[in-house]
Amino acid sequence: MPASSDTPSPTAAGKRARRKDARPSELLDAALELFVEKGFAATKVEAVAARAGVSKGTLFLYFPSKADLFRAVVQENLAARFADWNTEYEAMDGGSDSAADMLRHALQSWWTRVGSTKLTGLTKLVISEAQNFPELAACYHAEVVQPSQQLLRRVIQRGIDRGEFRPLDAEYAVYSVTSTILYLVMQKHAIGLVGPASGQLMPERYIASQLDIILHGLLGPAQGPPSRIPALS
Amino acid sequence: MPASSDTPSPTAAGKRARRKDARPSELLDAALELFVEKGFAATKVEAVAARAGVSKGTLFLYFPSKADLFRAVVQENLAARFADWNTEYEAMDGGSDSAADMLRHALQSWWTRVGSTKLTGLTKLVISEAQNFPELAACYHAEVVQPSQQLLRRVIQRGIDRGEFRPLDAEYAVYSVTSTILYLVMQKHAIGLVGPASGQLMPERYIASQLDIILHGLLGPAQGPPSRIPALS
Amino acid sequence: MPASSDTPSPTAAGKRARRKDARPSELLDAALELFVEKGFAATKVEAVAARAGVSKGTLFLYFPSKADLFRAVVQENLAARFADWNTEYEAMDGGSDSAADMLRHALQSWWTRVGSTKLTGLTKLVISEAQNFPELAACYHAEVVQPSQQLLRRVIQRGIDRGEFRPLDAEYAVYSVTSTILYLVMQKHAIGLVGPASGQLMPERYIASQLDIILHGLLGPAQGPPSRIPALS
Amino acid sequence: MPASSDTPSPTAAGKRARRKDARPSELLDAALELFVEKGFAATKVEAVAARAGVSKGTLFLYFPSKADLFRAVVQENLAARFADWNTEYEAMDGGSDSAADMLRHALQSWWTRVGSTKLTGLTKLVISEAQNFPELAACYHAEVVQPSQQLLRRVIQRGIDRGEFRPLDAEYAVYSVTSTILYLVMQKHAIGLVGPASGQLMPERYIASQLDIILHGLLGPAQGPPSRIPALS
DNA sequence: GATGAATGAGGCTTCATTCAT
DNA sequence: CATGAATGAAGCCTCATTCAT
Repeated sequence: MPASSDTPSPTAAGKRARRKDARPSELLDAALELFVEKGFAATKVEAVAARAGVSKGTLFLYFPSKADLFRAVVQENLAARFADWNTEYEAMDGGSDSAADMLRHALQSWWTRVGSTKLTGLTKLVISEAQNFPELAACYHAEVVQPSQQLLRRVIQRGIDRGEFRPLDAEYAVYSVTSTILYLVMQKHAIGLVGPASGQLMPERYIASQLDIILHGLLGPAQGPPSRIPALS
Repeated sequence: MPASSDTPSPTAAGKRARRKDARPSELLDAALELFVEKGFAATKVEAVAARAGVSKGTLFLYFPSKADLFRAVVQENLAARFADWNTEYEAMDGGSDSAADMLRHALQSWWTRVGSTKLTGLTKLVISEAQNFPELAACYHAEVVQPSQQLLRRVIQRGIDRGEFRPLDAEYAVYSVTSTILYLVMQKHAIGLVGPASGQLMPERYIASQLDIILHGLLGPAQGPPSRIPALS
Repeated sequence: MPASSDTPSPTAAGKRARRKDARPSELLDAALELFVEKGFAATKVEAVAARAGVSKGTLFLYFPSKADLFRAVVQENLAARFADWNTEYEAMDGGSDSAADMLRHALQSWWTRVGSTKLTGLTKLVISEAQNFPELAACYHAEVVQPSQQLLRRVIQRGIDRGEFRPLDAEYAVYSVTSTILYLVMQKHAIGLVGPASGQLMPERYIASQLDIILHGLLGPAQGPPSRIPALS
Repeated sequence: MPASSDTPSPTAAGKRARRKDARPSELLDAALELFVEKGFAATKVEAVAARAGVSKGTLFLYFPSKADLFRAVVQENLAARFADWNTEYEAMDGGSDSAADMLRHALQSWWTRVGSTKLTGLTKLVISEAQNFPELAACYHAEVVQPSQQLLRRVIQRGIDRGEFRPLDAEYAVYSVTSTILYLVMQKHAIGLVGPASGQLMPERYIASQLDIILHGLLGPAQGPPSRIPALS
């Protein structure tokens, strides 16, 4: 099988190429971490490069400026989540679960897929730098926040329509979920950094508690105590 | 010898002195606004001085460095709130209201005294810069967050003990209130800046909705519908 | 005369202020020299600042960028020459001298007012950087070159009309003068820098020689030998 | 064993070799153009390589540094002209033409062989970068400028000696020709770049005009109008 | 040889801080 | 005290040069 000839071996030629392909995402990962940790302004491009294991100059081969790196960090991770959200969206909307189960599932799957991962940093980042990068905040809002809220709103409305939930301000009721999520994100990346390890908020317990209260709060008063409310696995 | 000497007229001296005393707080106000608007790093000391109507040099007469100015901004406003919180604290603890009324009152008075004022910026600020100023975050946590949470926790516990509230995770139930507040703060200073004026969150309606859900969520299932839940004035 | 009171003495308050007023032109002078010596790219802003006796940062108090400094250097000196040119223009146009005398006077006064001064650097500069700063080249052309050429063209045309000069290509004849000037400028700032001090071009002799040839070249063949041709000073 | 080995086919090898030999001059051509267009500092080696159709790294196989590339550009083109100049030199010196014809011929042949070609860029380049590359300027002066001027000087002197030309400053009279050439070069590469296409200097007409004036200026007053002065074409 | 990814010294620019007036 | 001109350390970014493939 003398297939190999004067063409450089794929492995040899490839090592550099593979590095090259990997570089952008290595840099984006490093950048996400540092931007989340220190904020945009306090993060030095040299530190991002160092964390990605390359030199300052290399970063500029892939991103024309620090601000563009920042934008790429957001957009890249946005794209990554987008697919997930759509999947989730359809899975949930089409199901035949009760509205309560759907909300419970929404929060729990958010925790599994996002809340417990590094991706929460993205949310914190976008919020922290919203003033300095309004386009990104707008983009994030349009592509992540709005769709999610619409979905939740529909679920809640359906719950009301079916009589599962009390008649209430469906439009604003979503903020129960939204604020629950935001608090957890900020806890993880900002608030929770103060204080001793003891007394740290336990995410699962937090989510269980919030779900418990929210669902009790939404359910119609006549409703018997829903069997599975306290569960979170 | 009419006004001929080289000492400024008493009136002028007086005006100066009065202004002089006011300088620090004028600077602190200006700094609070700008730090909230743009973040610590993106705020130029010259801009703070300009907004306070003095020159760059003057700022450094009162604050030895930009970081110290930042610390002063936080501590000053912290102190300002401290008195209030203590008052509130006692007023609430000593009353004979129902636990639900106390929670309702807590949120509503937070809105009146803090949420609807410039002071929310402080919270946003401390959270945004928590990584870069951990002492401040710790201080804020110890002096503002912890006491409030303790108070709320006690109220909730009392509600449970009295049978007003369902038996639930009293320690974590406070986060219903905490997250409600945090969301409103971030909405005001970060999230809400994106998108058109329409679709903006209406604070009173938001608070009413959250209170409605939280209180419903906390109340014992047997409990008749509490009379004043939807109200917020 | 107790005119002095609590206002700071003009001398004291003024020293800084006077410096401040002087800074821009000190910097412009330093910049002109260095840009002429080394070109735009090879000149470091720090070197300009140092030659002006200030630090790097100070330069940026007066000029927003290196390119703007460059533009200011050109425009400033352009303005300076503008007045001169207009004066010259009128003095010459209105006179009753022979066309030959006018040309002779034009070249000689150019030498006195510009050629023998640091201002020649401006011409060299504009030409050297014409590609990188086309706006400036255009501006220089419109404000300095065009007017001068128009004036010279008119003088030559008048000489032809009056029969002083041979009938010739009046439009292109001006380049005799233009090229004479350009060569002297480039000699001074570029060509002349090579070679030993001996063998350096002597400006007055050069101008006399060129004038001699040009005027002989323009005068009508019938014309008797003009009396003052060889003179220069 | 037909072409199976890992050595490229002889044809391929030959093509490569031929290309390889051409590389340096392709790079020198590209470099000349770009250095003339943008100046030394503003020219990026990558742009030179790209215009020559090779990669950045390849350029450094042939030239150890950017400055060396620049030197090679000058020296290479210098060498190219050197032969020409010597030919010209002898052809002219030995002839039996009138001095006026020789000057006319000198300028016209300069235009044909140099002025109308890309080689003028070399002159512009050397002058523009004379300060930063004094060795090159010196070299150019010694090898191109000096010989030419000496030749022209001798022609003029002969014209004077023979009574064709007026008695005049033979040493400085050459600058009539020199400045004429320089102006055309700078016009082509710097001055002429400003302004609309209309109003551009027409080289032939320019040369004719200058020759007309110069020769009239040099000829003895008694001399009848030389028959062929206006011709160029 | 040829490539182009990687490097890092160096330049421009910002801005907190100082200090003469 | 107040001012604001001056400073210079520090950060972003460019680009000539190197070197593994």
